[in-house]
This record gives sequence, structure tokens and C-alpha cells, in this order.
Amino acid sequence: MADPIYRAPKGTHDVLWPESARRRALVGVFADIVEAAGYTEVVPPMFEHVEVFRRLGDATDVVRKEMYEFEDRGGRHIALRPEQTASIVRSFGEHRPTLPWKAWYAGPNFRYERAQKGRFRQFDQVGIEALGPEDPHLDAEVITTAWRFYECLGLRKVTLLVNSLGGPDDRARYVAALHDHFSTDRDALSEDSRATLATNPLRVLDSNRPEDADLIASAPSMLDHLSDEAGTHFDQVKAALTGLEIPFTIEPRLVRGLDYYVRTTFEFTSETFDAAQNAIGGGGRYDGLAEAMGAPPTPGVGFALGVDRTLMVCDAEGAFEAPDAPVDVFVVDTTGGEAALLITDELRRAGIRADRSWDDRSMKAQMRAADRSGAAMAVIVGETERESGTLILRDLRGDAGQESVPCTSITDILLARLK
RNA sequence: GUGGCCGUAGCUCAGUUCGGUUAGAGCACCUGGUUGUGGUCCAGGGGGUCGGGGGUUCAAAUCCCCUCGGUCACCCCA
Repeated sequence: MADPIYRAPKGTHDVLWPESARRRALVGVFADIVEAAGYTEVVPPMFEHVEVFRRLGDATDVVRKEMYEFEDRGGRHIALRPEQTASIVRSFGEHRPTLPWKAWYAGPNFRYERAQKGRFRQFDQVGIEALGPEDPHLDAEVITTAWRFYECLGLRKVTLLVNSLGGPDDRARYVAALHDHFSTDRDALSEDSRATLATNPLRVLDSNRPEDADLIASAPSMLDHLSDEAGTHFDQVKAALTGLEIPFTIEPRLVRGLDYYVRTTFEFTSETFDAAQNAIGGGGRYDGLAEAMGAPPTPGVGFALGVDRTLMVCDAEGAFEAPDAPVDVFVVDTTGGEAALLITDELRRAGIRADRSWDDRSMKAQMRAADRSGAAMAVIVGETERESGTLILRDLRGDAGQESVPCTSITDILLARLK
């Protein structure tokens, strides 16, 4: 074990092949799906002025205690992004694209917190944000897009939870009602929840502490505090999901940790993942966020999906497996290595993935390397071949044996074989 | 940020209870058996500041303290 300084910092890790290839493939699947739905990629910076994230709400833990903040050499107060919705909305206000604006993103986020399974200080998310329309069908489209993504990965044990927090006024009335409810028996709450009650009564509903369970169970339901307008919006979202045959569960206690959500909120959990962090993705409406960022008031809805957690769920379901061999052909050269240099170059230019050995190793060692590379075929050059202008083509997968071919036709033959 | 468990070779681990010869195994890796041919088999080999620092002791992987890292739960989220 190396000196701690030469290890990845706490809560971070290196992603090596084949996991790195799988991760890139997952983002590729995501990109295909969202671009097929008209979303265009946005690549925001990985850090912003701290104020951008402060707009997420001073009561959120993400802002209060998990931000990677620092002052840069120019004296600017900067924070590594803890999520990307804030950056996307800031970008929206800065560039004022025509509405509706449908954006997607993929990349790392940073939160300073204690790492555990499925929770890291640097973690990747993919997501979409749609700004402009208030149409409940847009909520449904956003949710459906995530759902189809999980389907494409081959996941079958994902649960969709939906809720409505109502409009800002409904939300305020509900928070007041919750405050009253919990205050009547305040001493029964856990100490942590009493503190949460003072800053954000909604999130008391999120508590997993056993002593809070009874009061949470008897708490009033958000759904009884929806205005007619918000209720109608929620009904239309549910009807749309039903029409799309997306199964969902209504979860009136689903509040989510970011304070900017209003009306529709949703979360995806995995049945295979009974750890505390079983949320693999989530999102909702944030109709007031653009205005809070100094942009024209613009409704928005979106989601973020955790790449690491999604991949863990893929593991649990045996879905979306890592790709196999990175090369098709392995060139074995016992004449010094220059032939391998030329042949691999020729093959690669023809689009054939090819690798070789180095340091002029023995034929046995090179053949072993060829076998382990996972390549389907070996191309062998020895003295005999060099003299006769031929190459040996050997099957590495089965017992098809080998044959001698003119070296001028090797690329064409391999292109046909590897079809 | 709080608490529990853990940290021995690249990987998975034994050895730690009751300190005591050169710290082991499997897998992986390298070489040879096979004077041109991998995958099976056989033989040999390289590789370890026992996470790090300090302490106790004639003697520490083993006991004590600190620290770093991992893991699980809480908080919270992806």
C-alpha cells in the first residue's frame, strides 16, 4: 500500500478498463435516447461562483455542509458543482436560448461528505433539463425518458415514485401544517429531527430514525394541501404516465433534498439495492429556480441519474455487462518486431483493432499474450514467412487451426473474417 | 460531522486469541519443459516498509496510543 499522498483522495477512485468502457457505453446509450427526444448537450464548467449554488437553498445539506469551496488566485469565491441543474439554469439565464430549451448533460459532481457504498465525493451523473413549458405532458416526457433509459440498459427492477409538492403557496401551507403537526409532540422527535423541524419541516418526513416513525406516519399528506391548479397538473401527469404504460407509485412523503422543487417530484429506486442509498435517480419541477438565478421567470423540469449507482444496479441485475476484448487481432512477430509495427499500422488504418507484444519476447510468450488479449485471430510472422512473403493466420477462439496467406492480402482476409 | 467493523503480495485471504526461528496459500505475473505456436498440465522464479507514525518489550503482523484509508449505519443524497 502506497503512501496516502499517492492514493486517490478520500471518496474518489480510478475507473479502469473494463469498467471505464462500460461507463462510457452507458453514457452513449443515454445520449442516444435523449438526443432522439430533441435534447441537446450542454457542457457547463465543473465549478461556478458559490452564489450559483447558494440559490439551491440555505437549508439544503448540499449547500450547508457538502460544498467544495475555495478562493481562487483572483480572489473569486468558487465551488465545485454539487449538481448540475444549478449550472444549467445559470447557463440558461446567461445565453437565453429560445424556448423550449431541452438540454442534457453528463459529468462529475462533487460533494464533501463521508463516503460509503454508492456515495462518493466525486460522482458522475447524467441528466436532462427542460425549460419553458408548464405542460404536464412535459413532466411525463421527462419521467418517461428516464424510464426508457433504464429499460434500454436491461433493468427490470426499478421502481418509480411520484409526488406533488404543489405550487409555492401550497407548499408553504403544507410546511406550516407539518410544522404544527410535529410541534404538537415535539419531544417525541429525535434530536436531529427537532433541528430539521426548525429549518425545513418537509425534510423531517425523510428521517429514517426509528423514534420519528410514528409521527411521520400520522403526518398530514401533501396531497390534501394541493390547490386545484396543482392538483389538476398532478392528475394530468399521472394520466399521461398511465397512458404511456409507465408503472408508478404515489409516495406522498417523497420530498427530496433540494429545496427548489415544486409540483411534480419523482425518484427511481432499485429493488435490488436495500442499502440506505437506494435512490438511483430523481428529479422534478423547479418553476422558481430561473427567477432566483436572475433569469426571466421560466418554469423547468428535469432529472439527474447517478451513474455509479445505476451501474451497481446493473451488476445486481446482471444487466449491461462490460464489453469484451479491446482488440480483434494480435500480431506475433519473431523476426525482431518491425514487421509487427508495419502490420498493426496497416490493420488499424483499415479499422481493425490490433495489438502486439513488445521487447522481442519468445514466441511462446507472444502467443500467450495473444491468447490473453482476447483477440479472435493471431497473425504470425517468423523467418519462414518473412522469406516467403506470407503470414500465418491462426484462430484463437476454437480449433479452426491456421493457414498461410500472402501478406499483401492480410487486411482483406481479416476484414472478411471479422465480419 | 457522529458511531460500529476492517486494513498482511497485483487480487482474495490464512497467520493476530495466549508476542518468539528466513511472514504463508490460491489466483495473477515471469521463465523453462516444447529449437517457430497460446488456451490444459508439470517444474522453477520474481514480488511484502504486515496502511503510516509513536510506544511497551530481550523480541511486535500479533499488545497500547495516534493517524490515514476502506466499509456499514445515522445525517443526506445520486
